[in-house]
Amino acid sequence: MRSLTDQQQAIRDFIEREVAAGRPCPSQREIAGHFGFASKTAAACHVRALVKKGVLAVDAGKARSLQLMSLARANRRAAVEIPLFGSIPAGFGRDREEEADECIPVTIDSIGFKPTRNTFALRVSGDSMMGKHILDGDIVVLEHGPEPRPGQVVAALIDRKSTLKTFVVKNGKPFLKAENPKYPDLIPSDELMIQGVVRAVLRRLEK
Amino acid sequence: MRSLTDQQQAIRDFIEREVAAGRPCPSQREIAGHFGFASKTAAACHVRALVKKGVLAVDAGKARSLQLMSLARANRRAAVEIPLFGSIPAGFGRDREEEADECIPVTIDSIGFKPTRNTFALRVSGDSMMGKHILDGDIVVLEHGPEPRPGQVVAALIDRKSTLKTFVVKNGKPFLKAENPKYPDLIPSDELMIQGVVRAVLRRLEK
DNA sequence: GCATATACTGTCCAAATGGACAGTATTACC
DNA sequence: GGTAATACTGTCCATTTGGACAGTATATGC
Repeated sequence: MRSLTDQQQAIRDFIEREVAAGRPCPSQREIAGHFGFASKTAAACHVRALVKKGVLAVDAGKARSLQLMSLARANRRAAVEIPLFGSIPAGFGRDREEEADECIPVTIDSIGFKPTRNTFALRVSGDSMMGKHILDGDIVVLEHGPEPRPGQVVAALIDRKSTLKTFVVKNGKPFLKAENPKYPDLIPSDELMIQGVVRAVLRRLEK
Repeated sequence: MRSLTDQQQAIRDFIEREVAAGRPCPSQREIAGHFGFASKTAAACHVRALVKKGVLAVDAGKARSLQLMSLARANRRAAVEIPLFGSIPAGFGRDREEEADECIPVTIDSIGFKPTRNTFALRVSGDSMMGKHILDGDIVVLEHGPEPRPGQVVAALIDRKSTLKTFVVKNGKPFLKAENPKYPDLIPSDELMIQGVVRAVLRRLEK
């Protein structure tokens, strides 16, 4: 009962394709025309069935107001804007988007989780994380808040600049360590503020 | 002349917000209502101006058929599905999407260019490109077709499996080389088929 | 057998909608 | 001073559109 018939699925897909292609939502008569129905009532009837089954929503009376309710798909595909910083300023706070250099749209599939208000991105400068295969120019996506686990890469505030370090535990004490033989520092982590844990890396290569 | 007036910008933004929120494209009267115009002609007039300036497109006569022409913005934000392969089969061809394991939505901003039909993704297995900081499990986005330039990473078909190699030129001859000291092979590139040039790297880290 | 869902054709209508036209006022530009 | 673009109000109209209703036919489940 809840599953769609072939015809209903075809009509749902048709609407999805049209909207995805940037074209206006089809009218009942356009749907009928596309499927070769002589009467637009057939299309209206299928639309009613799809609404009843929760697949579509309609603004009653409004022309071309069909909306796909398949939020699962819609949300997976939707690009969410997350703020991208060159460097995180000291007061990490509320109006992050306004302080941000720009925003990058990221999809759940490309970073593996659903971005929240605590998700942000950082453009990496310097090669301090080359040992972890994170390079100058890469964009790292971070989450603010969670406790880092040993081995994870974090952004920490050092000298009013955010820097990427690996979170390690030694003799039961937490430290931050740069993954580059040139800077073999080991800093006690409670001396600085951890701004976020790296969750994904995006790299664009030269054309 | 080409730049928008404040009012025109406001109307353009209103349309964008409504559509982005998943609501049906506003009608002329709804636009007028939202901005407090007593006459819907005012809205129609602005819409006409926006069309003239190339910001909007309309399907003449169709209700709610406004489409934002700001392809720059629209496309930058839109997630485009590109096929993701575990490994590319020998006959690289037509129905790539059907052969693909799955599709990943990618935005232009996250990979730096607009995906075409020749864009595809590959899940990296093995550590043959660790020297280029591309790790096991990473997803690489490739373009099929263009001549690789020296130093670029390419996917090549070796033993019916696609493998990542660096494209190098030595004594005027093109070779493919693995970026891992364990496999220091140098293969003449004309002996195998290059399937694509790596344009971006996506890496998801453990939570 | 009967109710129900599907899958249509066909018709009528009121509301929604876009388009055209007439008119007013302001500002900018030449 | 004149032309053009902007920024509206107001009206009329043909078309588009969704909704309701009547009717036919088939398959499914109770």
